Amino acid sequence: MEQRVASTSGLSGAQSVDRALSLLSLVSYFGDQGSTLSELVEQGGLNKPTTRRLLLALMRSGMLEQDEMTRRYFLGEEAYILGTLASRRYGLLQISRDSLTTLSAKTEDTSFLSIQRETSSVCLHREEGTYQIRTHALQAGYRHPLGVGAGSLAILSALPDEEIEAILEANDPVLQAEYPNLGPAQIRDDVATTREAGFALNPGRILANSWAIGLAIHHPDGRPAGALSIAAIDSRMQPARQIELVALMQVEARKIEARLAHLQPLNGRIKRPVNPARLGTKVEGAN
Amino acid sequence: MEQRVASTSGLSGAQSVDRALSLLSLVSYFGDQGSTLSELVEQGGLNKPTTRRLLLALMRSGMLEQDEMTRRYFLGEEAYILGTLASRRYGLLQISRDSLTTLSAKTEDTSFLSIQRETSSVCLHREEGTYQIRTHALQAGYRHPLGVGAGSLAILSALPDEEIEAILEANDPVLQAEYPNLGPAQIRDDVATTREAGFALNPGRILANSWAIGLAIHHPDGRPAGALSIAAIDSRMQPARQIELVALMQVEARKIEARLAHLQPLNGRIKRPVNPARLGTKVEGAN
DNA sequence: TCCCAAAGGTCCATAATGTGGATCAAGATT
DNA sequence: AATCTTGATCCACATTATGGACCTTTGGGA
Repeated sequence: MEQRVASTSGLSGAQSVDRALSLLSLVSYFGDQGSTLSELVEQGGLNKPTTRRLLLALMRSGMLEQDEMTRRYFLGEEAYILGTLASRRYGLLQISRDSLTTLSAKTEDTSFLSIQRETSSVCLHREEGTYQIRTHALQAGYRHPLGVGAGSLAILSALPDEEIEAILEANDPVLQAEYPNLGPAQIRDDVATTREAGFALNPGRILANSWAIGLAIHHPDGRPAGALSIAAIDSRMQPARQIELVALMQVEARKIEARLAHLQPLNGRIKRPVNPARLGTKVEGAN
Repeated sequence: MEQRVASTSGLSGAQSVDRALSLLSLVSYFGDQGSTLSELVEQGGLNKPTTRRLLLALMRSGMLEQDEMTRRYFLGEEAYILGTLASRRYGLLQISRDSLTTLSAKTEDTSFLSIQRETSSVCLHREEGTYQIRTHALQAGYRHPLGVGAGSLAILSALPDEEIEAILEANDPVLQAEYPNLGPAQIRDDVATTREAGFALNPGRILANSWAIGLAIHHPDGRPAGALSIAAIDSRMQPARQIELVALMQVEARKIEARLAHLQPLNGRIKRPVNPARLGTKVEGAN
């Protein structure tokens, strides 16, 4: 191993814990379908024995489980328990569940709740609509770089400009590799349009004919807590209906924001050391 | 370090990951109030630098957060996200939320959902009642040895006899230390009574005048998935009312069991290596 | 205001721990 | 039957975690 991070302030170490938790997060991105060892080795940037050893440790604690038949790895019951206990402080989905149900009931289309996680957005929940044609581009657990997708763009647009730039820079490699049509310049444009219109529109950028509208949900201090979004085929997303949908979504977003204000003040400012080297973006050379 | 576990089947190791995740679980037991470094050092059985180093790693990944003012440690947002994603497979609380609301509304008393975690039961949710006198003996995150408390006893009673014995044995030290009135013999008696009556009764065993009734929720295969319970002061728990409450709870338990049956079959059998040395029960000698 | 106790936090020499190339095993595919 | 792919593991090597001793901050008490 070549470089040793400068150790901002003593007591670093526990690197295998960092690796293990990055792996855990990586598994979570695969959602319901789980992931194979090979996928994790490839995308996590760790070699096979190390990956496996960390997976075993995560399984010992119940954070992960492995299907005996398919050999796939899934989030485990301990992860569920911890999350449920943490939801006393971060219960965005609980708070938003009614709104998602309402939106999907009224519009017949599928609605989503997304949040920011590092430089990506993650779909926390997908509420099915009843309309017969539905897009399946977005599922719970799926991740997109911030700015890619309606909810994702709504969140990005709610961030301060300097953070947007930092995020776009960090995401540049991923964007080039996976979304060649969606460069930083395009996203900057989209942010401007979103801010002007007051809502985010994804006109089939990820999957043709799969359009979506996104609206940010704000913390009392103005920072985005997440985003609501509704997806449908393009014919159901013409300008007139866009306005209707946005109006419905605004009502729900206000409700959620009101409830959020009651959730947060459990504690003051929070401290969180930065993780210099998260997995996920394959790191060349290192290990 | 003296003994080295026999290594059931190659590729053990990643012990710091085990320790870190045990710490994480330990923090979760403190619920909303969070925990201090000293508490974690004492109860986790690790020394201060090690504890702190692991806490830093857990914070780097977002699983924990530290309040800058009080220096207390809490579950973090990443824990919430993972749990939310895992709830696609383990959504007992989501499934039970309506029932808890209903129970507390109809009875005016506080109701709880608990589940098994190792040899303890953990309270996943507390649904406040409206009645003016309420017990605060049980909060979300709190843990009791299985058999101690109404919900906890209901779960224990639903387990096969040999598991009950193993659990009672494992919990013996904790019982002696913290619940001197509740030895294995007493709990065995309580299990028999519970099985006969069809519900668990805690007649103020933990806190005087704080009574509770518990009812197990079963998986389709018969194993307990958790338990509902309702707590009130003794005057509201006389035999006549016990019967009323149990009837209400049975209705809700059936509903939850029906929904559970739809949740599980996402996958077949699951593999989970055992963790030979979880923290929490202070281990002498070993660091 | 000063002092002291208690708790949070960190240093660094020691030694235990994790690492990963090579290898085996078991299904799938041709 | 031979080959390929993926899961899983072995074990010599050296990077990494460990924890006693120490420093720092906070909050009483006199």
